[in-house]
Amino acid sequence: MPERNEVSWTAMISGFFRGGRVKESMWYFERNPFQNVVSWTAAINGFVQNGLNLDAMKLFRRMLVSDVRPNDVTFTSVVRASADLRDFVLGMNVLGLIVKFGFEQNISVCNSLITLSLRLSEIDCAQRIFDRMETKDVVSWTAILDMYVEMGNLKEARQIFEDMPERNEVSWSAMIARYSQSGNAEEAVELFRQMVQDCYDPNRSCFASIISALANLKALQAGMNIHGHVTKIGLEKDVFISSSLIDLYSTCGETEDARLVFNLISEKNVVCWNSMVSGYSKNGQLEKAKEVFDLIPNKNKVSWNTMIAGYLENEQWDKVFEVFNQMLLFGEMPNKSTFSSILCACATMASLEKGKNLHGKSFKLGLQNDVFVGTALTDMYAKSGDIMSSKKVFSKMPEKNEISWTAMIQGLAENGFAEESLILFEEMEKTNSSLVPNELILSAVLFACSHCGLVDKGLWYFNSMEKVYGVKPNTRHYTCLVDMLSRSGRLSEAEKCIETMPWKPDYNTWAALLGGCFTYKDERIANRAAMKLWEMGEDSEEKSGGYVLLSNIYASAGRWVDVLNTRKLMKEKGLKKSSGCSWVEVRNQIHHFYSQDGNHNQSEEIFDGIFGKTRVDVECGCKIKKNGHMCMMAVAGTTGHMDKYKAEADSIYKTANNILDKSDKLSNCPAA
DNA sequence: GACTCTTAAT
Repeated sequence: MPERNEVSWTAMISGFFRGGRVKESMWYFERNPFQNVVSWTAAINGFVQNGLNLDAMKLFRRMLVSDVRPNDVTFTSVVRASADLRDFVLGMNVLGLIVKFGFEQNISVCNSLITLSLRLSEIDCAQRIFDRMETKDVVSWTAILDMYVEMGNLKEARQIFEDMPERNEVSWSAMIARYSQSGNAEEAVELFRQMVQDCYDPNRSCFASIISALANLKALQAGMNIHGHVTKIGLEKDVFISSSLIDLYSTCGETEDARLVFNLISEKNVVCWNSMVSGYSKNGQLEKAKEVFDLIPNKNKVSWNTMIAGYLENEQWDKVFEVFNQMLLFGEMPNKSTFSSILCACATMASLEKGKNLHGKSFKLGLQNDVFVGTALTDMYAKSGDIMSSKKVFSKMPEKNEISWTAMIQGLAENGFAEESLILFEEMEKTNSSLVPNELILSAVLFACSHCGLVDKGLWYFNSMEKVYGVKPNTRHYTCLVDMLSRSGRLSEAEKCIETMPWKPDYNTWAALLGGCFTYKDERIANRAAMKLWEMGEDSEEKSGGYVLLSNIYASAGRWVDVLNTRKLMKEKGLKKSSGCSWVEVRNQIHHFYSQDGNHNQSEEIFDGIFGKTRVDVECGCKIKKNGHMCMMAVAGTTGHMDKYKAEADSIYKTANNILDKSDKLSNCPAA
């Protein structure tokens, strides 16, 4: 039996810490007869490694009191603990001690101080420490490189990377990771190629990053090559790499391969569990996702958020709220991601009451200043028809990105404030030179032009898309344009526009034209548009709108034979008229209305309950029975937002009447 | 012993 000395005691301490066995570790620490700097530091660092930063600080205090002189390693650990605690005052106190004990020129200590400053967003401080260092090593350079990336300045970071006196795998890996995280997947791949060419050995972090970048690019084959290589060098069971691989395979639709990777991981952590849940839900396999989710031994926020996002993406809104409630019951605090998802569900359902409630909750949790939450709120209020609140939230947002602007611009346009929406767009252009209008904003702008009849302005925007904004018009933009021309009766122009499209128009584009033909009763163009829709013959249920529209046009012209033929064709193609659906929330319960089968089983009760109070509502009530979408009007009435709708009420009533007329005509049709 | 890594959201 070898003799136990100071070294073996310290080895016991750090060994147990490494295995996460804090109690055993401290048992040995307290009984160590040879307590010295090294054993103290081993224990402090052990706490830090296990995320127990407060305990680390407490132990550090005990160490100072017992007159043991800390060394550079101690300080590096303690600084990291303050960084992880995000505690600036603590960090500054530690800095005082560092100076007092004379370690302010120690490279490792300075490196960790730079990281500390970065975590606390003290950019100047980080820069000062870096500049004052007499000697710098790769770590210092990598840390400062990371600073520029954190500031969102990838260009500057790249410059530093190029200028660094020396590089190691970590610097390469950091640069690649950052490119990958900020959506520059191609650049990440390019850098990886260079790295391999320059004979650096990629480490596990690097593999994790590059696989993640390849997943973003949906580059399955390249990813599989890397997977092969990783397996060859025996890293295939690494959790980091495996999590990325799971993401890669499921993003490319190969959930079974993802599952194989998942099954191989010997020590699964939360992240890889979460990746698997996300993988299944990305591919619409919600049952499997839920199955895996239920098995996660130590769920964290991300697990819950992933499950919520899964249901959201697959439009199972009731489940979204169910899981959210379970999350709260479980005692997990929702964060910004949770709120942005759940508010998105409220927006889609136009569920104003729930949305308001969540607005309050997010405020309580201090999340109201987050871009994601603010944007989601703006969108939710706009989609629920409460445009005033939407504007209020938007104007109070301290930070806005292009998605926030898009939500507001689109929201105004959709709520009938198209002119204001265009003014806002112009304001954005003037005041935010850094925000480059993207294709989403531009399609919102075209939508606005289309809806306030500003055809020429719309045409101008469309024509300057590529020249001024450098955005190539996509099918959606063309559809907006066609819609705009069709709505204003410029049907032949609209038709010409479709014909000159650089690629094959999509179903919606023709449908937009057909819609215009219906309004302006142009049978000739309608016939041509219909023929095209015919030829495209897309046999999916949701694409049946065109046929319905066509049969309506025939119906309005009294061409019953054609109506019958259209319907027969739909039947042959197995198309069902997709039912329009609307819903209304009463006492926290969601009730659906389908325009096809007409009656909700409790319709009468609900109408009496909510619409019985005001005249306007009663008026709506009867129409709702035939057209579910009128519901929202009525809801606006009961929630006190009716006045905002008054201007539009007429046109909506007209539309509703049109629809009712159509269905009446159809039912008049002799053989229907 | 320090710097880098994987999952969720508008």
